[in-house]
Amino acid sequence: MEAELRERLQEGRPLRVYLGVDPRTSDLHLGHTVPLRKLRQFQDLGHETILVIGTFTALVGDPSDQLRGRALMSPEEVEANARTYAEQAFRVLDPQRTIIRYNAEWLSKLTFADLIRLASHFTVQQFLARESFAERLKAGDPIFLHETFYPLMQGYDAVALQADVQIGGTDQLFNIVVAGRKLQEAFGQRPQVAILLPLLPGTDGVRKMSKSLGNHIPLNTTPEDMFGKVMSIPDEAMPIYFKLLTRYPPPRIAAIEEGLRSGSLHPRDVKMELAREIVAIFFGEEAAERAEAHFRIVFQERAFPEEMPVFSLSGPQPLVDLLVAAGLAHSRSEARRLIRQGGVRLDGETVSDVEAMVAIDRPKVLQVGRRRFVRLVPAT
RNA sequence: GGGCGGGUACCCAAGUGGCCAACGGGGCCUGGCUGUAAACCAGGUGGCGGAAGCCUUCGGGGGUUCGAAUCCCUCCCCGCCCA
Repeated sequence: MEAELRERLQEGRPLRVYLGVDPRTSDLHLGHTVPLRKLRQFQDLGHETILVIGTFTALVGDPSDQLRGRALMSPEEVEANARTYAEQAFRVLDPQRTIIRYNAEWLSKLTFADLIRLASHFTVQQFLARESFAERLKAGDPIFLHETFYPLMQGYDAVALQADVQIGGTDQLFNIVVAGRKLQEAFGQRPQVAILLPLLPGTDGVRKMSKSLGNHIPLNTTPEDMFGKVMSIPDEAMPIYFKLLTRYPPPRIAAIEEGLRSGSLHPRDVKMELAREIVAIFFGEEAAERAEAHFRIVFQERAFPEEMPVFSLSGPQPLVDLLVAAGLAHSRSEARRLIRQGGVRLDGETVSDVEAMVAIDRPKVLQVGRRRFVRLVPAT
């Protein structure tokens, strides 16, 4: 594959490189930025770069990493997501040099006969051999027929675009290599080169970052939150985060790894450097500095952050009600639980009385757990 | 279309007339330890209530019973086997 890429690069023309994205999410996270930044590199080198928004494929949902089928999505939902997706992707890509295409453009025009022709290039066994399907088969979970269309559709994207290169995660091996290359050949095209990038693990350090697993670090958040979330990854995940997310050259990353191994670098300091670098990439140096300062204050010194939501309190109120009103507890029952467990503090003092009343004559800080704060101010 | 098995809280999963707001595990939350973490330890995890207690929940609807997640009828959904 590497040789094929070199060969094409030597042809001295801009290559047509594309990345397909799934608009079933509109909330991008750090995991999405890995292939996006690879695409950006091609942009910067002057190649023709296309971001394909899978408005049509999203109707089905990629079964690659699914242990269960996904519900079909409505066209309205898909369209709304597609818009915000592109918007967020431009935090990484250069809008001037990005061609956006929606695969409904060509996929929605295929006829049943076309579909039959596409499907004739694949065997059922090829699909069943895939891990995601094999496991479901073994577990007796449903595998819907339409899920097998997904690779066909994605493969046809490559045909429609006459792509030279397709970028994707390693979980896209089947879709890009098996389906895409094969179909291109069937249509008399030179098969595309696949660039498969390792998947970024989530904050648990193990499973692939994904919103539905709840281990993601969203792009649309505050610098402070991003910093804190990066700090919460396990130590073992640091090397891959450096490799996939930072601007550091490989030798510098190798030096850090060595430092961690030999103990000459403290894992905490390394992680803070990592967090700062990542936040700087998406928010700039200044914001990264602020985020780091915030982290030091709140988590290392256990002091109050400078900024926090403000809640204006009129007259004495039961603490339980206040916690709910201020959004620190979902229900009064939960508020009571938190108080009993010693998780509620007013100006740093733990409040253990479930029936406590709160009245203030000056601003005070109401805190739940380690990291959730609200500034109470007297209503005027 | 037929036979069998199944649908329980965020997920997995026990329960098969009262002792069930429902065992256990995961996740999540709080506290401890710590480098914010991971690992580990303790507690919590439907709602209302200060509490006693009350209310809603076990695929949907209807019924039997003093009483149902548990029994009956019916509908919907899933898996396996057969056609």
